[in-house]
Amino acid sequence: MTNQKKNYHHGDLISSLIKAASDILQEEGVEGLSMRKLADKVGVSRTAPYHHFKDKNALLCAIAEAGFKAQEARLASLLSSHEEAEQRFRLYVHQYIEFADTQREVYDLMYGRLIWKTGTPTNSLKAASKQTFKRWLDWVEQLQADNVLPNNNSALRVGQASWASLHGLSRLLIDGIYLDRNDIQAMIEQMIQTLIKAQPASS
Amino acid sequence: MTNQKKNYHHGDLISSLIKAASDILQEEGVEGLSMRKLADKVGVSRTAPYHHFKDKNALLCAIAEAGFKAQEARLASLLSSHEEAEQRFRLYVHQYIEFADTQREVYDLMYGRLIWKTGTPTNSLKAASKQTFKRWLDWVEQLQADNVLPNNNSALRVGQASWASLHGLSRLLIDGIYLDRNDIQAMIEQMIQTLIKAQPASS
DNA sequence: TTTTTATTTTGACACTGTCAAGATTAAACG
DNA sequence: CGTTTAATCTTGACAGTGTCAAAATAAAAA
Repeated sequence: MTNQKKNYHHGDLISSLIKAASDILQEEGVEGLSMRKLADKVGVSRTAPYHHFKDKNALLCAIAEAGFKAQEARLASLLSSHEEAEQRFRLYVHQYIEFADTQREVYDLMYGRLIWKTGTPTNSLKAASKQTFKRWLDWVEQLQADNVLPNNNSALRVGQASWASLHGLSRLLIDGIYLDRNDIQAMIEQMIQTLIKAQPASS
Repeated sequence: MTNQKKNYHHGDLISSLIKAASDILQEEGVEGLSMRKLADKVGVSRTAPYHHFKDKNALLCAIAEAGFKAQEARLASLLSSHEEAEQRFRLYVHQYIEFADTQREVYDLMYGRLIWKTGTPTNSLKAASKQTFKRWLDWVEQLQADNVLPNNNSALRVGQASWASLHGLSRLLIDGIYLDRNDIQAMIEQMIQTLIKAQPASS
C-alpha cells in the first residue's frame, strides 16, 4: 500500500505487477517475492494478481520470458557488430556471464529448477526459450564454419555442450559457490581457451 | 506417525531423521520435505528435530555433507582402478553425471542455491566441499602431467573450468531443462572431446 | 438507464518454519 | 537404592505462505 492512486480499478495491473515483481526479485531474490507482498507493494489486495496470472508460477514465467527476450536481443546486437568471428565469440562469453551475474535472479528463473522442474513452464515461455536456443545454434553453425568452434560434431552437439559449460559457470556465480571476482574472470578465460578450436601451442 | 515404537525417547533420532529426510528427498524433492512431515514420518512431534538440528538449513547441510563424502569415495575408488589415465577421466565424467542424475536432490543440495545462497552452509559442510574439491584438483594436476588435460594454465584454473562444465551439464539434467536421455549421453561425449587435450584430427 | 462484463476485495483454509515453556525419561551421583 | 541433574521430547502459539470461493465495485455495452 504505497503511493498509488486508490482507484478501484488499477489501470494496468498486469504490467505493474511484472515491474514490481522484478524489483523485489533483484533486491531480495525469489525467496523474498511473495504474492501478498507483491500485491501490497502495487497497492492492491492479496488476490488481485490472480485475475491476471493464473498463479505465482505464471507470473514467474512471464518474468523469465522477458529475460529470454533480453538475452536474445543482446545476442542480436552483438552479431550486428563488425568484429572478427573469434573476437565476437569471446565477447559473447563475457557477455553471457555478465548477464547471468547482473541479472542473477532472472537468469535463475530462466534456467532454474523452480520453473522447469518444480513448476510448470508456460507454453509461451517454452517457445521463447526454444527460440533463443535456436538463435544460439544458428550462430554456432557459423562459428564452426569460421573455424572458431570445433567441427568434430554437429552444431547441435557443439552448441549444447558449450552452452552447458557457460551455464555451469553462471550457476556457480549465482548460487554463491564462487564469490571471488578475480577467479571468475580467470575461469572465463580458461573456458574460452577450451571451447575455441585453435588452442595455443603447448609442450 | 508410522510404525514406530512409541518410546518417549526415540533412541537415535538424529540418524533416523537424516535417513527419513533422504528418503523424502529422493521421492518428492526438496519441495516435499517439510520439517513437520519429516517429524511425523519418524514418529515424533513437530519440534523434536529442532533439538538435534538448529534448523532446517542445518539438516539439509548434513545431507549435503554426506553427499560430498559419497562423491569423494567414488572418486577414490575410481583412482584405485587400473585404467589408463585418459580412460579413467572419461569414466569419471560419466560417473559424475550419473551421480548428479541418480542423486539429483542431493546434488542440488550440495551445489545448489538453497544452501549456499539462500541458506548458510555449515562449517562442517564447507570443509567437506573444500576437501572434495581439493581431491579433484590433485587429480587434475596428475591428468595434466599425463597429457590428458591441457597444460595451458594452472591446475586450479583448468580444474575450475572443467568442473564448471560438468556442473553445467548436471544442472541441465537436474533442473529438468534437458530431459532427453540420448541427447545427454551425446552431450557428455562431446564435452569430453572438448575437455581432453588431444583432439581427434578434423578438417 | 439497465444489463453485462471486467476487476478487485474480504474471508477462509491448509500448510510452512520455529520459538518458549512445560512434560517425560534416562543418566549420574551419593 | 533414592535423588538430583541433564537429555530428550511435546503442546501451544505466531507470523507467514499460496490460493480458492463468494461478494463487492466499477466500467463498458445495450
